[in-house]
Amino acid sequence: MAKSQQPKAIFIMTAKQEKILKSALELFAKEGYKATSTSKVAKHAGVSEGLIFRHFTNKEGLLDAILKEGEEQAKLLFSDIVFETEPKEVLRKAFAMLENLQANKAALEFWKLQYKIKWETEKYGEHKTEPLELALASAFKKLGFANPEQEALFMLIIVDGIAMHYFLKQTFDLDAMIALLKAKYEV
Amino acid sequence: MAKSQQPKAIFIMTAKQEKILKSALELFAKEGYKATSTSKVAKHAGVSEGLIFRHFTNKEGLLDAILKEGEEQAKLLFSDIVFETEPKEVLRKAFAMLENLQANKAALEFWKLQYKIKWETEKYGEHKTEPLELALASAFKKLGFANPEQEALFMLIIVDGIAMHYFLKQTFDLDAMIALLKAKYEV
DNA sequence: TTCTATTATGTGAGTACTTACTTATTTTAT
DNA sequence: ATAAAATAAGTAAGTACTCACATAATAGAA
Repeated sequence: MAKSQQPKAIFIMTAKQEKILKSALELFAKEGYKATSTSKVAKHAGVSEGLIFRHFTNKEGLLDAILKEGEEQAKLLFSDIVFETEPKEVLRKAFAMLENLQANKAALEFWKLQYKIKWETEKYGEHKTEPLELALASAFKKLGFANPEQEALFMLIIVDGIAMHYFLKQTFDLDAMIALLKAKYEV
Repeated sequence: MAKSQQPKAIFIMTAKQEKILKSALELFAKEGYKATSTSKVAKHAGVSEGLIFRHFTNKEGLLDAILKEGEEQAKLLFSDIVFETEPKEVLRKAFAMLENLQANKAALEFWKLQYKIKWETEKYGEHKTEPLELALASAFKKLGFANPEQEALFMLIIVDGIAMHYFLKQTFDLDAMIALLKAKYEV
């Protein structure tokens, strides 16, 4: 097996390498991983197909690079919530995060891909949401909930349900649903 | 285009035809629609590949047949809830439905396929859950909720979130989560 | 019943095309 | 001058689907 060059590739990237990643993210999120061929990615990125394999070893390596890059984004996105100590503020910030996501096209594409990949590969990326879950559990504990860990999990379940409806249902009113959540949790 | 024979095929089915449907459901739910080739389905079902196309015209026709058969199942599953008039009993029956689903392997496979297909094809099958949503809205109205339609949608969102965690997370405790829901809705 | 004509069920070997991936070669940057 | 970036043209295996043919079931006439 050839040695992978991802570790440094994350930091030093050529223009074409970035184009490949961007095209792959867009196409994987739109059509799905399996349904998107490497030749389609190459055409969309305006590069030769061989270059994909030079930079990312194989199709899976391309996906891993996208997922890894997105993980950093997720950490950044959650960091504001995770380090908040005031419990009500944790919830407020979590809901605000959902609201703000709508405007960020790149982030939306990434999260949509996350869900698609989860269903396509059957591996739930628990590690990604774990710090968020802990922060929520801590907040619910401070607020006096009977079973804070379960309440935190329940909140993540709600978020996943909302994401599903948001991404797959054209008519879904995200702001209205967040308003309902705010009322329910009194924040 | 050749005339389709699905309409009557739903009622009169040969043994091999049923085997194809069963294998396809199993493989589509496990590996995904795109990732499952017709040759794999044929091998798994122990029939020639050509027979699939004789009976179901094409791969999409095979999927449609599965989805259509499952729709009948869904109607049957919901009927008990839809015709219930006592609001608390509607919620109780909805939660009971979730609990009972665990034991029904065939139904579980079908619902897992539903979610996979939703993410793969980006079409949310709203029509399937619509009667359930109406029944829930009616129940929430009787219970005096401020916005019963939105509460009903919220409940479906929770169910979808739960389904996602149940199907994709190996460690998910469904019964505990249903218990939490029962407590929250006081049923 | 038995023979026969007809239809429905089923197969196996093919089709053209796409797939992920490789390799030899050229272009570009240092 | 050398190494990295990029390409074009491959490859073998897989894809959905077709088609000529074989087998089984069924119905009507004798």
